[in-house]
Amino acid sequence: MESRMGVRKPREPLSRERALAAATALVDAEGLTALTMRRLAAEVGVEAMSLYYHLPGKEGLLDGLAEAVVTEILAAVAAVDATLDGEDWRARLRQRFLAARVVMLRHPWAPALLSSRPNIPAEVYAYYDGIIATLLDGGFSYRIAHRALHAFGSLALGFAQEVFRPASAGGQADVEAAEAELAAMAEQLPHLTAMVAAEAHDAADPTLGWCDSQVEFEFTLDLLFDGLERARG
Amino acid sequence: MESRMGVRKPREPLSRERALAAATALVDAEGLTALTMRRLAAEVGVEAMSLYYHLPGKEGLLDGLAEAVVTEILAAVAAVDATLDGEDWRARLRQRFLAARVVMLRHPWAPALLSSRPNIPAEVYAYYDGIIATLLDGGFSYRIAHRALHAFGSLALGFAQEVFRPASAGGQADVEAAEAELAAMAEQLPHLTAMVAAEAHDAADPTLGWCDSQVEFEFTLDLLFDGLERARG
DNA sequence: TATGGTTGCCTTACGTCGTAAGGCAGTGCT
DNA sequence: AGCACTGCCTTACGACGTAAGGCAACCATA
Repeated sequence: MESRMGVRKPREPLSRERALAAATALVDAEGLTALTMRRLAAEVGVEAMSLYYHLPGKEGLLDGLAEAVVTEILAAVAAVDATLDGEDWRARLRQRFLAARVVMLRHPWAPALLSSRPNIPAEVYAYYDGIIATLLDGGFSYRIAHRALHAFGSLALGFAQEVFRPASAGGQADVEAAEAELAAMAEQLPHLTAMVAAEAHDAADPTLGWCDSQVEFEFTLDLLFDGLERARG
Repeated sequence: MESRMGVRKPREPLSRERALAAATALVDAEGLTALTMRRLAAEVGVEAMSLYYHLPGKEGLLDGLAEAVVTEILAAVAAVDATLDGEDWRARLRQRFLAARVVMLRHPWAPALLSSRPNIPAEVYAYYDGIIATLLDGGFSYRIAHRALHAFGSLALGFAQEVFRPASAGGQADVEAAEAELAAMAEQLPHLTAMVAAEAHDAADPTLGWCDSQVEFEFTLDLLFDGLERARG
C-alpha cells in the first residue's frame, strides 16, 4: 500500500541520472564553461549544495558526464556493429568510427572533456576492446592491433594527445587505481587484456595511451608516409 | 648620459617576456592548473594586478604561453630542417615531426593548452606552412597536401580534435579575425595561402582544422586501413 | 629648476567559483 | 514514541580573475 495523498507530486527527488542528463543538456546548449555547480543546481530546481548529495563534487560530475558520452558512443557502435555480421574488418571498423563520430558531432565538447579527464572512464576500455576484437577477427596480430590503435588516434574518440598523459600529473596512485580497475573487469575486456598480456608492457603502463613510445609514433608516421606516397599521383 | 646612481639595481622592471618565461617555468614544474595570476605574480616578485601592466589578462597570458611554445617548436624544426638539404620529403617530414615532438615532451602541457585556445596562435600557421612546403617540394598536389595535414593529426602538434573546433564557440567575430589575420600575413605563408586558394574552401573556413568534413575523415581512415592491411602479415 | 605626464607597481574591493559545516523538515523502522 | 536516515537548505570560507583608483619615481619640456 503506497501512500497517495496528493494529486500534485511535490517533486520527484532528483537523482544522479537526472543531474547528469541536465548537465549534458546544459553543456550541449551552452558549452563546458557554462557548467557550474550553481548553474546546474538552478537548472534542476535546487540549490547548489544539494547536488553534493547525489554527486561527489565537480570532478565527479565531469567524470559522470564523460562516462555518459562514452556510454552513448558504446550504444551507437554496438547498434551498427550488429548490422554488419558478414562484413570484413575494414567495413566494420569504418562503421564503428563513423557511428562514434556521429555521437561526437552531437556533443562537440566531448573530445575536450575526455582529454581533460585525469582518469580514463571505464567505458573507454570497453570501446577499445571492441575495436581490438574487430582487428583480431580480421586476422591482425596483437602487435599490429596495438599499433593500429595508436595510429587511429583521434579517429576513434575525436581527440588524441600523443605526448600528454593526464595521469602523469596525478601521481602514482592514479596509475595503480587504473590498473586495479582494469584488472577487476578483465573478463569483460577479453581482447584488451589479452593484447596487453601479449604485448607484455612494462607493469607501470597498462592503459592505452601511455605507451606513446618513439616506436609507436614512428610506426604511425611510416604508415601515413607509405599511404601518402601511394596517393601522390 | 644615463643615470647611474646606485650600485644596487633596485629591480629590473619586469616585462612581458620575463612574465612569460616565468609562466613557462611554473607550468613546466607544476602544471597548467598552478598558473594563476596571483601565483605567477608571486613568482616574479610582484603583486597580481601588476601583471596587467604587461599582459592583457589571463587569456592573454595563456595566448602568450601558447605562442611561446609554438615559437620554440618553430625554432627546433627550422634547425633540423636546415641540416636536411638533400633529403626527400619523407626524411624531412619525419625529422620535423620528431623535432616538434621533442619540444612537446619538454612541455607536456602544450597539447592541452593549444587545443584549448579559442584562437589559433599565428605561429601555428607558419608551422603548417613549412609542412606544406615540404610536401609540395616532394611532388604532392595541394589536395593531397591538405589531406595529409588532416591525416597527420596529433603527430604534428601533439594533439588533434577531429570534431571539436573551439572557434565555433566563439562566434562569428573570431572566425573573421582569424581570416583577417591570415590574410595579413599571407606573404609570409605562401604555401598555406596557395593551398587554401587552390582548395577553394568555403569562405567561412580558411583555417586548418575546421574542414573536418566527412571526406577528410574517411580519407584518413582509408589511408590507415590500407596501410594496416599491408602490415597485417 | 619647476612641472606635468607617463611608467610601473600597489591596495582595495567585487563577483564567481567549488565546497566544508551544519540545520531542518519529512519519512520509515523499531 | 523515538530515532535514524534522506533530501534539501543556509551560511560561510578561501581562491580565483579583474575593475578602479592611488602613489612614487622618472622624464621631457618650459
